[in-house]
Amino acid sequence: MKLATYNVNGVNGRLSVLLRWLEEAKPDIVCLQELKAPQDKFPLKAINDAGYNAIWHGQKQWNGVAILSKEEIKEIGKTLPGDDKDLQSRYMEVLWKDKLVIACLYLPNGNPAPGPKFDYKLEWFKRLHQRAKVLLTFNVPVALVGDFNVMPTELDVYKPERWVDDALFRPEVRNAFKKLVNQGWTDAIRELYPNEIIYTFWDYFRNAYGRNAGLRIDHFLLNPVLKPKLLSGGVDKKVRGWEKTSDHAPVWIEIAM
DNA sequence: ATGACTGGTGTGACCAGA
Repeated sequence: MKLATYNVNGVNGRLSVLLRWLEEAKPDIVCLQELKAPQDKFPLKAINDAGYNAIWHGQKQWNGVAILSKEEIKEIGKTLPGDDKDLQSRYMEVLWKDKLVIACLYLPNGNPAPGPKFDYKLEWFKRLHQRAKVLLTFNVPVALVGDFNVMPTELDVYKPERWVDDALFRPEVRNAFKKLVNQGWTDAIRELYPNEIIYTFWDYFRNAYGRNAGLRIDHFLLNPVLKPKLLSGGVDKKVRGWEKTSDHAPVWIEIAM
């Protein structure tokens, strides 16, 4: 089974790229982030015609997450528990074929730091820690999937020294990611490639993709039940080179189930 | 050090992204 994540940066503006990639990569499940579309503007017909069911949580203008699946998915929830006043669409959970729990998340960017946006990011992280701890009590495979907006280590940044004060790389954020992983999660791509430089995002500015000036911020965290089922994974880097593309590339893993 | 792109909104330059 192939599970993928893709920050599309606008699901409608990106529809032709998304459909082309779905056709080529044939993932079984896809977690999408940054739909940038309200709930009623999700392109459901085109997604259905491509052979996928979908559950999504839209929002006007910004954010928005979705999970696409060739097979049956059931909604568990569409919000990250812990703050009823948080109305940003950044989180959802589904159950796939009654045997795999998938959380699709879009962690806040947090810039500029310090400031209220950075505080929101750290608060969101705390709530994710709490929810992840609950998910670890489930005796079934669980995956936390999406755009974490965190480069976990220096290996995940083209020039670490330029990012030390950035909300995606500040010590508080790297520590929050490490604390989450230390609950008992496995960073699947890093598990498969312990020492390789792997990026999932390249800025639109400064020919970042051409220079391979990238970041690794899209991740799969696997619980201990799912970890032994991990077979392979990678980044569909070429998609970042397509016309009208997102600034992220799709990332995927193969799981034995 | 700075700015450069891009999508969405809405029809002006903004906001936000990372």
